[in-house]
Parts: sequence; structure tokens; C-alpha cells
Amino acid sequence: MARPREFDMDTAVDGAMQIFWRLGYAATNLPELLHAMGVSRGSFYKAFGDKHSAYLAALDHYDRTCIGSAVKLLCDRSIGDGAARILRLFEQTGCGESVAPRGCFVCNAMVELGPHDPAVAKKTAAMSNRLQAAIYDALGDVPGLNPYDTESRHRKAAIITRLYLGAQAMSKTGDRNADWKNLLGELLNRRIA
Amino acid sequence: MARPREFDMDTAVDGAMQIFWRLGYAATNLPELLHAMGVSRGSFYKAFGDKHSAYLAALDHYDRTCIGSAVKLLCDRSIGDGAARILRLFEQTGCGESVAPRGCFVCNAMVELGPHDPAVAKKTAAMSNRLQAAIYDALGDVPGLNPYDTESRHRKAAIITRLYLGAQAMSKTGDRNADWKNLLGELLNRRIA
DNA sequence: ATAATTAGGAACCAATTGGTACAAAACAAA
DNA sequence: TTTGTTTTGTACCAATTGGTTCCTAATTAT
Repeated sequence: MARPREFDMDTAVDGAMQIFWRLGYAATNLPELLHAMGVSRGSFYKAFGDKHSAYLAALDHYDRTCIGSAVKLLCDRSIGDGAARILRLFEQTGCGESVAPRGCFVCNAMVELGPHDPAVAKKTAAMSNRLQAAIYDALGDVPGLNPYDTESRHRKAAIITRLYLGAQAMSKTGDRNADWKNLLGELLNRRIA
Repeated sequence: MARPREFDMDTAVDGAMQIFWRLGYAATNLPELLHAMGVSRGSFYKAFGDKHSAYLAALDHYDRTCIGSAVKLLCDRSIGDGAARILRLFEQTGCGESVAPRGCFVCNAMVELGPHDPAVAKKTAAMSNRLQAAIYDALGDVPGLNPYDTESRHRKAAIITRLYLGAQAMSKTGDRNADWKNLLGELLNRRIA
């Protein structure tokens, strides 16, 4: 009963995520954002309301896609034990050898907007908690590590989550730490995989 | 033989550091920056050149002051052994109970500008390296930890540095992890202090 | 067909952006 | 006091900012 939208909603949100991820919120201006989303000005304001709402939608999209696959990876027993899965997470996204380091959108968002934007703070905190919970679960499946010492598991999960975010931050200056096998081995006090 | 400047250079740079630290580079506009520095427009452009140069000066100031005292703390044997000193670092700056979390300026800068600004990337990388080196040194003074296993020390220092930066990032969403004694104890595999 | 409803896109907007120009002012050396 | 040099503050600037208006286009229901 009305004109259908010509752009694909998911593609647009994904484009928004890409550019916000790469440039940050403040440094992304409207023309660039619209180009990345493949949407014209009118459609954008009709569909999203304003720049800030588009940013929140991009964060949700990141949660669904990137955080989602990270959690799935950490749960995938076909990869190996919990330590192998955590190692895989770091090797894949924890600042590998990619030429253009995007880092982690969650890290970017919490650092840039966390203290000034309650909505962003809430979403990013939820995402890092989700990641930490998945790491905690994976730690329950590490041979030689007592899965019933939940205190220790929680502490290790907290450490690894912060290690991950810190590595993401440092990757933005060109830091490449490919030695995750030994680093995580040091942390878990055992050889991995 | 000329008119002396009326503002204090160090105070101005410190003011610039404060506002950039709190708001970030892009989100700090010139009027706010000038107010924080206590300098008028004309004086600002004469003394600093432009906004970006002022940001670099603020980063250098952070290196001299905050990073400097962190390094000094890590070297201060009157505090206790290396583990106690590292613990102190986290308790003091690793997102304590302060109401308004500023996080770490190095973390902010590398995340916001690292990939797009070589000068910022270089300075922030240098500062995180400086911190990591001081942590490495402190690890040489932890009873029960073999100081001659330099490989392990380097790995532990790398982990702790990233743990630190990750905690700084998460502090911006309100995350308060006051349990550093147990977390670092878990990491170093021994009771601390 | 036509009415109703929504998307699209360009023109437009006030406000703000970082940065410049320049003249008045404040000092030191002569 | 005069001269030379630098600082200061204001007025000004073009460009850009995020956002709105409004007319046209495209579709469905009747």
C-alpha cells in the first residue's frame, strides 16, 4: 500500500557498521556515512532518524554478526578444547597479520563514547560481558584445568577478555603479536593445542 | 626584546591534555580547547600552530607526567616487590573507584587516531612500550619467579600491558574491577603482597 | 483509474567547524 | 623616547556540520 524501499536494510546497516568501525563516530560525516550505506539523505533520516540512531543500529549489527560468530567459535567443540578455541579467537581477530587493522568495534565504541553516551556504554558493556561469558564457558573445557574451580575460571575469563580488548587497542598502532600460542600458554600455565 | 607571553605554557599544555583526554580529539572543538588551555585564539595558533600539533604536545605531556610516574612507581622498591608494584599500578590507575572514569589517554589516542595518524601511532606505541618495559623490569623482582627466564618475563609483561589497556577501555563503560589482587595473583600464579 | 501512503532525492538551512588577518598592546634594546 | 619584535584578542572567513523541507516517484488497495 506504499512505495517499497529500494535499498536493502541489512546491507545499509552493515555499511554503517563498516565506516563507523573504521573511522569512529565523530570522524564519520554524513556524506561518507550515506555513501557507505548506499542510501540517500531522505531515506536515511526516514529509516534511521539520525546519525546517533544509525550508530546504535550498527552496534547491534556488530553484536549479531561479529560477536555472534566469536561466541559460536568459542563454543565449537569441533575446533578442539577450550584453550584451542580461545587461541583461535585471538589468531583470527586478536590483531593478526591483516594490513589494515580495524581493531574491535566494541573497543572503539566504548573508548570513544562510553563515558558520554549511556546507550553506547550499555550496549558495549553487554557485548564484552557476552564475550567474557563465552570465554568462561570455553575455560570449562580445558584439559588439566579444574572446571569446578569457578572462581579461578571467572578470574581467567576476566583476564582474557581484557587481554583481548587491550590487544585490539594496541593493534591500531601497528602492534602485531602473533605469538598468541605462547602468550595464552603462559597465562593458562600449559601448552596449547 | 619583545612582549612576553602572558599564559603559562605548561598550564596550557596540561589543560589541553585534560580536555583531549576526556573528550577525544575530534569531539574537542576549538572554543572548548582554548577555554581549557586558558589561551586566546591568536596566542594558540601562534604558539602551537594548529589543533593537531596541540594534541601531539598533549600526548608528550602525558608521557612526561602520567607515564613517567607510572614507570617510577613500577621501579620504586620501597613499595614492595615487583608484584606489589604492579598491583599498585592497577589499583591506582587501572579503573579504580573514581566516579568519572577518564581511562588512559594512551589507550584513547591509539584507538581513536592510531590507524589514521602515524605521529599519534608512533607516540602511543612508544608509551605502551615504555610501560611494558617497566612492567618487565618489575617482574624481575618477584619472589618465587625466576628472573632469568626472560622469555617468560617478556610474555608476562606483554600480557599485563594488554590487560592494563583492556581494563582501561572497559572502565569507560563503568566497569569496576577492584579485584586486581586476585586477578594478578591468578596471572602470576602466586599470592601477592 | 484513483486515492492513499511511503520512499527518494535535491535544495536548502542555521549553526559550527578549524583557521587567518590584522591592529593594538606590551615588552627590551637602543 | 624611539625602534624592533612578539603576544594578544577580535573580527572575519570559507567550508563543513547534521538536519529539514518538500516535491516527485513508486507502489498497493479500492
